[in-house]
Amino acid sequence: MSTRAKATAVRDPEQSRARILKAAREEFANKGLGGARVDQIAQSAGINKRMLYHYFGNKDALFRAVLEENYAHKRDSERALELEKDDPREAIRKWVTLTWNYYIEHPEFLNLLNSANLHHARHVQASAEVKKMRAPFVKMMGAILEKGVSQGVFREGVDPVQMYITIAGMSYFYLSNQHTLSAIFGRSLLSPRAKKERLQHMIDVALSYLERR
Amino acid sequence: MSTRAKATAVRDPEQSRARILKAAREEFANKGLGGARVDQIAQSAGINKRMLYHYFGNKDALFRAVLEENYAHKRDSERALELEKDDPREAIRKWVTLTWNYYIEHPEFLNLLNSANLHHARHVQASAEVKKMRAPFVKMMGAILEKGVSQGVFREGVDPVQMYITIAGMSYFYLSNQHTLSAIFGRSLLSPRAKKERLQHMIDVALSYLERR
DNA sequence: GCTAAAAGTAACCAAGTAGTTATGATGTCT
DNA sequence: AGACATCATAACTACTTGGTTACTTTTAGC
Repeated sequence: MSTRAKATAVRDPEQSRARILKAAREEFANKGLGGARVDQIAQSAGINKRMLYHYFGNKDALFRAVLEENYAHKRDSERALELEKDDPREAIRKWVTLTWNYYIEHPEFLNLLNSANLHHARHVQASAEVKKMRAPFVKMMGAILEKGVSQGVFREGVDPVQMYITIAGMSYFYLSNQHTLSAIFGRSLLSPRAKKERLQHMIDVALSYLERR
Repeated sequence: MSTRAKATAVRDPEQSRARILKAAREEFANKGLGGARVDQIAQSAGINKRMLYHYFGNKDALFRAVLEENYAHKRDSERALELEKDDPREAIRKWVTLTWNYYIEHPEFLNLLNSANLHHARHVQASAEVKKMRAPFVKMMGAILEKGVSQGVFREGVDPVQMYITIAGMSYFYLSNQHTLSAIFGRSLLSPRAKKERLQHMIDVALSYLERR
């Protein structure tokens, strides 16, 4: 047995860190920052609470670490699309679809963002990691819109930030508020059919607005 | 001094109830359901904690009462518009504007809804009060869309619920996530100019989608 | 193999935390 | 005027909670 393998079995700081982060993500997402319990996180991670404080300092810093990890993950998934190369209309379709699918596949992300905003994003403001995301976001959407304008298919003067927020908002609200909406409207919002219809609706809305008439 | 006035000064159950609700709304909105403290609510309301339990039972029931009060308030403000009588395009403009203004003027409502959804809307499910809101919502939006179709100005086959959620979501996400968005995009989202531009953008999006081309 | 730093554990603590008990003050009904 | 429900207060309790202390074990560099 190699030294490395033995070490991994008995003591493994990286794995401990990762397990704490994973447990924290679940706890924060399920209960909110205020409702989350450090003891519960430690127990779920299968580590001693002391180690949690050793690695992350305190509850707030742990929450910040979870947020940063999730933002980085989302940024990477958006970068991977390389939408600038596509036909502008197709790029918008892909962007809407990616946004939707990302939220569907990572529902914790929505709740974490809600908690971050409840606390006026003070966990994000200090984060250089999060600020690094600005340029790629605006640049990519800006490039799609410009290409659409120069090809004569999109209207002029659309603000990339407005468009980004509108596309995100249509998915976000539907999913983040699914429980109250479902109670009010009395219908399932997450059946395969409902999901398909919602995605098509959002694509229609985005393209109807952007396309020159 | 009348008996009534004297009674009001010394003991006033209705006012006590109202003060508890107001304090609870603020506390729940600012800290979330998990972060809110019953002691703090009692102190802000200027009443003894025992009375809070006397009137509302427990923390969860108090949260439910706050939610119901806010839903009823929002429903009343939407009803007051009487949009069915307007020109369909004008009705959509007014609806988008009302939704936007309501969220701007009642930021607590956004946070309360987020908390309710974090807890899978279990506070809403039991509420007959909230369920009563379904019909008016869908009916009003449905009437506007139908009128637009029959006048030949709106496209056919638009689902009122999808449209309702899209209009709400464009405002909701922008405002509810303003702190993280502002940190990422590095610009103020609530300056008078930013607010004006956002409202215009949302109206353009909604009408571009609905109008027959 | 020796040593210092890093990784780990159990038990602890002071400050809260939702909810209650015991008791009294006030208004209402007859 | 007396009975009774309602409105109100202070003190309390059983239990959590984020964070710490004191101490042991493992690992890596020499």
